[in-house]
Amino acid sequence: MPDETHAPAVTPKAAYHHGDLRAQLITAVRGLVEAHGPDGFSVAEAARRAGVSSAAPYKHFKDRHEILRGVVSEAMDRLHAAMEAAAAAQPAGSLDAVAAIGLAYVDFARAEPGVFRLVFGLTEGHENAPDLQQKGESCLGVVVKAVAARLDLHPNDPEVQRRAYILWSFVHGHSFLHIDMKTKVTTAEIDDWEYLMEISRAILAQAARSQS
Amino acid sequence: MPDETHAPAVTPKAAYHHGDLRAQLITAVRGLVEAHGPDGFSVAEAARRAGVSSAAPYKHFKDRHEILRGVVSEAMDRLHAAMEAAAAAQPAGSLDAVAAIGLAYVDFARAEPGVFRLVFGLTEGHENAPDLQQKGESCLGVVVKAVAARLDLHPNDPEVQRRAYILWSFVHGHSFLHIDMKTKVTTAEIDDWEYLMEISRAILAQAARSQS
DNA sequence: TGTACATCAGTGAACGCGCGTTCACTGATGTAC
DNA sequence: TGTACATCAGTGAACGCGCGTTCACTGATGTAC
Repeated sequence: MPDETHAPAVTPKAAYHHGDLRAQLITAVRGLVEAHGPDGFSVAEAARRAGVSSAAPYKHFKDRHEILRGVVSEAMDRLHAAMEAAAAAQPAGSLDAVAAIGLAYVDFARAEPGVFRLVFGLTEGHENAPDLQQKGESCLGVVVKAVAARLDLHPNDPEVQRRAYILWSFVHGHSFLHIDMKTKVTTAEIDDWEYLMEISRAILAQAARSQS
Repeated sequence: MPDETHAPAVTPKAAYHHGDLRAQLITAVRGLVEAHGPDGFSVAEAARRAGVSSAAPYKHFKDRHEILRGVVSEAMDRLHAAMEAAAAAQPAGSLDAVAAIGLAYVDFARAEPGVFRLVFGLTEGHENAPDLQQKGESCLGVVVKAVAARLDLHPNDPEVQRRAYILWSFVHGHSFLHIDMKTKVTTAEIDDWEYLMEISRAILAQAARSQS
């Protein structure tokens, strides 16, 4: 039971009838998405990577869309956890906490650009998935929480929501631009931490001013 | 000759041997990308939409990747033109000019989410296309120009480059978030113009301060 | 203006391929008594 | 502890499909004289 749950590597033969195929398939698809882009994935190839027949995945997923949704769901869990952890490592209510969440986000995008694109680019089958939508919102929730703590306001305060969304937009855009044109950005190289601190300061200072 | 160049609609029979198939194919692919997402496109279906045989496209494009690159190139031209036009419609050096460029960007994403995603998500075949990379940089160039005018600095000034990139990141992220979760964003609804003005002011004010 | 010819932009048939999915099956596992 | 049986998670063969691309072809267009 202990080694069945976290499925660390794709160990084909040991998996027979041991219940970790679902996790292994998701791992395999992750690899495919990184290697060949968000749509460069096939059920057949994923099964091959997991060392099972091409029919086996259908014992765990209804169809290919459900597999993709599984990958996205798992990725969002990891992203959420990374953001929470980053915030927790900084003093509560600090600007550093806000910047750290942003850095965790950018780091995720940089580490798994394919999956990152998949998470935010899933067009078909995404609509009927309220659980994914909710996970997305709970990621935003981490930012909201940190901003509220920083501004000493209630998370439901519209000003907090607004600032959190602005910060998220920026970090999101920076992440995408970074992975899209990884080569050069024309501009001088950027130190993410300084960068995020500066932005957070600018956005939250503006908030403090308009609130006084 | 007049109606051959701009190829307004897909008029199948009239196209024989009149030289506008290339443009018609790009139009068809645009439609497909909007309808079925960036990867929901096939040469065969595009040819069908343009009213020609499935072999005809190969008289104008080397392979499917080249068609996609053609679509992206055309889209970037339009995006660039829209940004320029938006800036030109505002007083030179004004904050409004900066915000207007951002609004043009967001509007483009909203009008053609599929193509927008394609432009920034093209992973394979994108590397060997310096012309596309250059077009991307010239889009950033529009922002840089407006920011330089606003701050009364030279476009090559690192501070200008930096602020322009920050603004671009924000607008880019806002665009993506907007088309991804078009339904609701948890936060209250946003008026783009006010929003962009506010952000531009915050970012450029911060620049002015750190420069003094 | 007329004719001969090269070129150009299409056709349509054909190919091999990999995919998604189904199906009847089989052997391992878990459970009731 | 042993046996009978239901269930579970795989197999592997097969299917139909649409795709990307090639090929020999054909009829329209442009051009030289």
